[in-house]
Amino acid sequence: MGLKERKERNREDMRARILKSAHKIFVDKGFDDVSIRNIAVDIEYSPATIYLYFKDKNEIFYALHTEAFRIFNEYVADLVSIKDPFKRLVALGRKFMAFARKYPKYYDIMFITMAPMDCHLNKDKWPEGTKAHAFLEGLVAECKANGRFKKLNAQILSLTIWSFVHGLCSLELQNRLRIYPDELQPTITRDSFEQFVKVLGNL
Amino acid sequence: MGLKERKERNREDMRARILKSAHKIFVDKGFDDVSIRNIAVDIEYSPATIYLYFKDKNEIFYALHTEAFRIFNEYVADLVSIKDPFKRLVALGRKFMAFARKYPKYYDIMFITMAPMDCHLNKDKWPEGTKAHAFLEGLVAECKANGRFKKLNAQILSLTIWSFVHGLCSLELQNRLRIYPDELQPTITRDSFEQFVKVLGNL
DNA sequence: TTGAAATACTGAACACTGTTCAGTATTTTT
DNA sequence: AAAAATACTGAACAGTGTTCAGTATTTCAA
Repeated sequence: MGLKERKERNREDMRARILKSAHKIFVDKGFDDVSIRNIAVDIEYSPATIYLYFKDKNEIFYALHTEAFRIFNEYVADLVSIKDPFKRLVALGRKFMAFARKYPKYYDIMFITMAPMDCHLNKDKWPEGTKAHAFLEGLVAECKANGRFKKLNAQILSLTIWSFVHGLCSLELQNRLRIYPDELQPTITRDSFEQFVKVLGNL
Repeated sequence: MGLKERKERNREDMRARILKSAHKIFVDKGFDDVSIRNIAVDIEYSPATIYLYFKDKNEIFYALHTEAFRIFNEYVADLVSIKDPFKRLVALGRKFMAFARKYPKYYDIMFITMAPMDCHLNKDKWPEGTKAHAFLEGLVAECKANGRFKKLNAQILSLTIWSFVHGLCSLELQNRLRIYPDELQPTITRDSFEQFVKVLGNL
């Protein structure tokens, strides 16, 4: 291993240590507690040191955002066992909603918070989102191949489905479904999803 | 006018002055610049004074949030002229999306930002949201009375529609639609909306 | 008229935040 | 031994929300 490579390794080690700490604080204490100073205390370096390895705080948020997508992909990995594409599509929607509820903080940084997006506006768009959306689009295309959604464009329908499910999750997580009476709260989200699935099933 | 009432008036005057200033900064400079200290400079009082009229910053955000709904209601007021309920429903969706694009900061505080919600979790739920949603629900119910959406529950369909349109706006405003190539960017949101309307029209 | 009470307001502090940069050790290279 | 490169940090800058003791000013009863 050459000198340059060893330096790179050390650099990456340090970046990894910072990210690990950021992730720990993010999960344990929440988004707002992920501060440069808290990370600095945790890794036992001065705050200024962090700026030798990351441009700014958003670059760290972007890394957390990428990590959240990795966890999401892991979470939905077992869907491949479902043969029928439409059933797989519905199961993906269900898993998506379950993920949003189980890991609201990850969901927030994936789809709601602006911070991570500022980081790579001028880079290659948004690779994590592109990949996840391609998966959805592939599923819709498979459904079309099976004779479903005949009159609809797969790419656009994918966005429609994504928008609906995200809208539902987003409204719930951002406390905007509190307009409904308490007795409806536990079922209303699921009811809306099932209704959407029913309509989708007849297209 | 009694003494107590006059005091109340003065109190309300001061609250109004603070809110007016907050709103001005919010519109001119953006959400992040609405700080207690900036408001204080603008109204030419000390920061501490603001705490004599508002519990905390969130109470001010809640007031901005309410104001944003007032502006939204004004924005969609001319829909009443549309006779056919389904056409009115579609027009509402279109206006909703146009509003989100024209006033992204208002939209953010209405449906995305958490801050204003913290303020009245234990009060009467969320009156602005309830009212706006009731309007939507009324429209869907009218459509049902006209023979549409026969197999669907009006309340749940309302949530489905809201979720979809909000999801679309939210993904766009939070820069999550950058997964699409540049040439699709201007049309993709509209295409998805039109597709949704087309499906809705056949139910 | 005088003294007490109520009112309106603020300076300064507390505990935070992200970020920058001059300066300091330490190690490596010449 | 001197020079250069590396790794790191203390301290500061400019900002944030929030609290509270203290200060004028006005009101009001004795």
